[in-house]
Amino acid sequence: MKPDALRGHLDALLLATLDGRELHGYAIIEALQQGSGGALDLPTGTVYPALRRLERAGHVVSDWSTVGGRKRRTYQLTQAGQRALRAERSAWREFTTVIDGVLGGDGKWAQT
Amino acid sequence: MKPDALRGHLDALLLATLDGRELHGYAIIEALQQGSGGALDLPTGTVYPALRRLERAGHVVSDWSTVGGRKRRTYQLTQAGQRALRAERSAWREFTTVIDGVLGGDGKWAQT
DNA sequence: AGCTACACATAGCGTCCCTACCCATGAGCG
DNA sequence: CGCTCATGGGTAGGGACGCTATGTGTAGCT
Repeated sequence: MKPDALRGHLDALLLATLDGRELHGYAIIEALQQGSGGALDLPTGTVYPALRRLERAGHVVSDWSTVGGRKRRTYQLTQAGQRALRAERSAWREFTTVIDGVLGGDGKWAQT
Repeated sequence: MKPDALRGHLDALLLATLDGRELHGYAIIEALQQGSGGALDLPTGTVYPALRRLERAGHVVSDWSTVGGRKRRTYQLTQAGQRALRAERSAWREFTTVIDGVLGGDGKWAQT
């Protein structure tokens, strides 16, 4: 899968990963790896800036904690973040519906 | 739908629109509008450069024709373009499967 | 002492779509 | 005739955003 395909959908992935639990950045990356069956292997340079964007946008808040001498920044969704997640999910559904339709939802090419 | 969501999937849309027929740029835009139920309204500044990219990549070829005194550039898929289209469709399926899995398309999250 | 895993972070780059324009022709209208 | 609109193609410049590469520091193992 070409990595650029994620453009515009990364926020949704991060919000969904944080839905119902709090995780630190590193754990988010691992959760996405597992949740995607290994298909998503996001580099830290992608995830950390994205989390800061989400924090700036008010969709997540972070808390520092120290575990085993290592500092972790743990993120959790805000109310606005949950709203954003719902919006992202709905936008995703609409998006896939539209693209599926154009790519041939009507069976015009279905069996080649 | 936020327009940026298309990023990385525009080529697939254009190739799919040209699948089995030849169209000129303007007609492609209209075909996408109709094929998407009005959801996709791509500006010419998006479509024309994209078509030139596809031509440079060898996925489409263009022919000039004159209809009613107006010059049209008509595009059609090449063999490589059809191959690319198949690849795009398969990449799209994989992509949606992965994202759906994370976003919880299967009801895993459905009722929180 | 050196290496690996954990954990966070920034800088710079390239891609790619968008906004905003520009050009040309033909038809309809005043 | 001159204006505007629809049709049709095109470029320029910018901004958003994910990626690559790199840097920092701790802990634990050998």
